[in-house]
Amino acid sequence: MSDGTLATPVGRPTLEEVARVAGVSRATVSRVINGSPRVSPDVLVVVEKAIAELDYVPNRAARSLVARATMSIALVVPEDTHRFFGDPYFADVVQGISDRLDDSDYVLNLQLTHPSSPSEKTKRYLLGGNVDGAIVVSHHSGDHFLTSLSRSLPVVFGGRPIGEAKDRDYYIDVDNRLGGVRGTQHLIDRGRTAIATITGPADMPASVDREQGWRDALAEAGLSDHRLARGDFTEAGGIRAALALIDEHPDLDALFVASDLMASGALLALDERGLRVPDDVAIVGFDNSKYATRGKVGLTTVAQPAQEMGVVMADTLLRLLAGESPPRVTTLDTELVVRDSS
Amino acid sequence: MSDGTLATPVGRPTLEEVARVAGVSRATVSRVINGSPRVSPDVLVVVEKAIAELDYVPNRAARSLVARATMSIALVVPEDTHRFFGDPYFADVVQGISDRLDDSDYVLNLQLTHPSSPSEKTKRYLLGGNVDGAIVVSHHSGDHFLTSLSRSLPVVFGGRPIGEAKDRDYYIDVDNRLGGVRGTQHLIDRGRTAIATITGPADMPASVDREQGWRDALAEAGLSDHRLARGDFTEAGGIRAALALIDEHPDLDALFVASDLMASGALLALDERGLRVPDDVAIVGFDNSKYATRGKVGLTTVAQPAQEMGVVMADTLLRLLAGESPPRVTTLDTELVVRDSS
DNA sequence: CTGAAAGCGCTTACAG
DNA sequence: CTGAAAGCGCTTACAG
Repeated sequence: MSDGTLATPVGRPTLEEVARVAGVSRATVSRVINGSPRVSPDVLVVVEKAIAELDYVPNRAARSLVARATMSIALVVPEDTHRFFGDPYFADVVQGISDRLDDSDYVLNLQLTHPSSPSEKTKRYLLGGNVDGAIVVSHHSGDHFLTSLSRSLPVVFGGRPIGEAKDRDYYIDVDNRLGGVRGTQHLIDRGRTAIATITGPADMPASVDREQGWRDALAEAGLSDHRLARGDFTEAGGIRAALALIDEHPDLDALFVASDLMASGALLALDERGLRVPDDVAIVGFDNSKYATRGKVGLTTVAQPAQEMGVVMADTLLRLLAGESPPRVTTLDTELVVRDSS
Repeated sequence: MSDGTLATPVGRPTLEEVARVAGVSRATVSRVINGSPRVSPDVLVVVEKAIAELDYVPNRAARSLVARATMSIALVVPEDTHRFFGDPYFADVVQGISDRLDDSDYVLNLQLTHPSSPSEKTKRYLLGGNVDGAIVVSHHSGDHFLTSLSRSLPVVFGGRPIGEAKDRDYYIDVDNRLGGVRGTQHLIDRGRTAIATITGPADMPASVDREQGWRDALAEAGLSDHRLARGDFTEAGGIRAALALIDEHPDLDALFVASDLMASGALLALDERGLRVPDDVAIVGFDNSKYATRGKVGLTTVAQPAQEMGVVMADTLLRLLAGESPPRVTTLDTELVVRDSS
């Protein structure tokens, strides 16, 4: 050893130290770490032993610097926090994303932002090379920034985005129109004729499409589609919308509601007005979340695979980042789950 | 210009380029970026102009590498995803954390893990120098890893952690025992005498302490504390616990419930059994979340400032990371909010 | 106040 | 298959 002072390694071990312990060069250790095939079996063993011995973990920053990749992806949530947290749909989606990412080297950066305008910090963060890609859930059409984000960064949307660039964006969705048809058709099959709907916000494709499905099914059956109230995908909104419908259309005998959470509110409202479910009013929800089974009467609902959607969102982004060409649009299936409410 | 080829800057601009445009050295630009006072006013102007012109943002990885700081903190959620998302308490806490972090240079890494045992990936991630600190919310006593995490990393807990190291940990909490006393005392003041409680999991300090407050208030009033059922901080658990209590103790005339979400379930259960609130059974919840106002009857509850707790959690960690000495324990106040249920 | 230079911990052609 | 060397984009003593 030419240098007398063998620095006591303080803090985390580096490649350098592993190399010294293993008696090889840094380059070789790096190859082992990265699973390069150009390493002889015996050297491999020695290096792996040294890595284990020192409990070596590569420095992320150093890696990022040379690889020009941050190995982190942003989860952008342009939504009121309580709505994000309050709807089990998002819990499933996030769980799915998290599950898929657990099998990768990427980590998830949570970016809560205001619905219509991301903060300057978020913008700089997303555009500043701090993440390799982004997943945007619950996108509203009003926002211009996120719509154009995909010009600078690989982006995957949860749900079809609105906007001029939509035929270029990657997104995961279900066929919401078909879901709307299925839910409504079920009510028609049950012999209902005065079928109202509670939709979601007009600036969200999921709302618009489910509503269209409702209209299509009614048209097909020769029924009227004038009984409509707009909710906001919250339970309170469901209550308000249902009360309005009951007052305006006392004749209604069925309700197709664009989310279980709103349907849960509708059940509360019907109960308050003394209307029986399904006897007086039959209901179909959407999601098949825990809200479908939390009340007294089990909710018939159009199930969508939220967790799987999360998995596919993450998977699509990962493939994009790996330079592959995943499908631009993935549409998963909905399924009618019949319970007591209709 | 000695070199004929002036490389076209592709990708993001670097310090080097800013320096060139401003006609100064990299070091000077770096000083401007970092707000060093050792920069002359005129140079400052020139450099800032160049930064704006190039829309320069410092490379995070390069910075981390030399600064030996990642500028990111982990939000560790050792909790079933649906419970985390389902309880508005967490929404508020996360909102608070996010708000406080927006004023800093730190970003939030979301780590969803299993309640009793974080994944290997999460462990390596937390211990591997990928974050500068961590905030742990909803900690259960069963977990050994997170309890000892503070030995390797600055950690702030949301709620008093259980475990041997508890007198060394940083945490933000409310006085849950006192909250329990306040809620229960209110029921006593209303003239109730057969006061039951629905508690949370036995492995969580918040549960244990609120239960103790209930006991203390009853003891003080000379009332019996044998009417108890354990919930799990979910609405479904509240329903089950309430039904059990009603069956076992038909004489009960009041209920102190350790969370609004469980109280919401209890209201459902009472309604199902045909018991009137507050006439037959008076109820007090805990949190003052949206669940306190979502049902037919407004819930009297012990309010805790969840969002502010989140802010203080982040603030405490930030101060720790800045080398300051924030208070080890911050206890915020609870407050009784009286509505219709008692 | 300012710049030249070293160094943070990696990866990756380039030789051999 | 393996190593020496350059370089990723910054910050920070060290001189001046």
